[in-house]
Amino acid sequence: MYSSELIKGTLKTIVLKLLSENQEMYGYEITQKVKDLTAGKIQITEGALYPSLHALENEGLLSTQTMNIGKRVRKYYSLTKKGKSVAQEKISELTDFMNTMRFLLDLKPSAQ
Amino acid sequence: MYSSELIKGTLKTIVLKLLSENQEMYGYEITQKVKDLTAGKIQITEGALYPSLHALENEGLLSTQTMNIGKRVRKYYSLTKKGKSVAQEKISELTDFMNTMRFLLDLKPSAQ
DNA sequence: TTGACTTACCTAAGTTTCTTATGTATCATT
DNA sequence: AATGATACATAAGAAACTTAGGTAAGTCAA
Repeated sequence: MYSSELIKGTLKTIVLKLLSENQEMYGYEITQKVKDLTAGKIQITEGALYPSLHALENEGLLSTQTMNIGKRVRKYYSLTKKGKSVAQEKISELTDFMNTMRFLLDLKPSAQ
Repeated sequence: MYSSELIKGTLKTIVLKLLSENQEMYGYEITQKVKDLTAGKIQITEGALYPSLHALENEGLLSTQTMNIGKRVRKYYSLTKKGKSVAQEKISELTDFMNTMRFLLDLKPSAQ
């Protein structure tokens, strides 16, 4: 597990990325998918995810569809048109940021 | 400029990395160095940096040395022994995290 | 010489975003 | 029948910033 500060700020982008590859997903599925894909190194808590999903919906980036599975309810999220475009922006911003950070971290000692 | 959420959580590691390459630096110098190295894409504000430097000092990772430049005072920070070891840990954790994030962001659509 | 900008330190209130804790309920397995 | 997984949700508190402000010295052009 990474220390939690690192993950801060990347959650919404991760969600948007997953939804841009999967058409529709429900909350719990997202937590499991991220856990699987990262071999448990990134674990999204429900306390962080659900409020974040609601915020993305309020911003008009996600739409929801409720499905009944037996007697339980599942809430599927998918990207709106606006969500698709914002997703691409956020993904390239984060990719760019990762490259910048990698550059910083790879610096060699300066001559002094 | 990257949206500020992204930078959250990476500040201390950036500081530790710069100090592990430069022996000693003062606060303002750190802000300028990061700005230069990232072509202005990452700009550390003083409101974020100074409290962070104080925290690192309180944790025993940094030591300070005050220098008089004319009538002004400059506060140089350098890594303690503990700071050097923590710096290496934080740097490799962040590098690892970047690789994991890159993997997530590079995922192709799953077959459905 | 004064006004604007840069250098250089600092703190504090407010915001955002998460963690931690809790609640509810269904379903599967032992 | 109990445990663990599935699946949703909220709310109080913590952490790490942003924004805004304060102080003061040095530099440079008009």
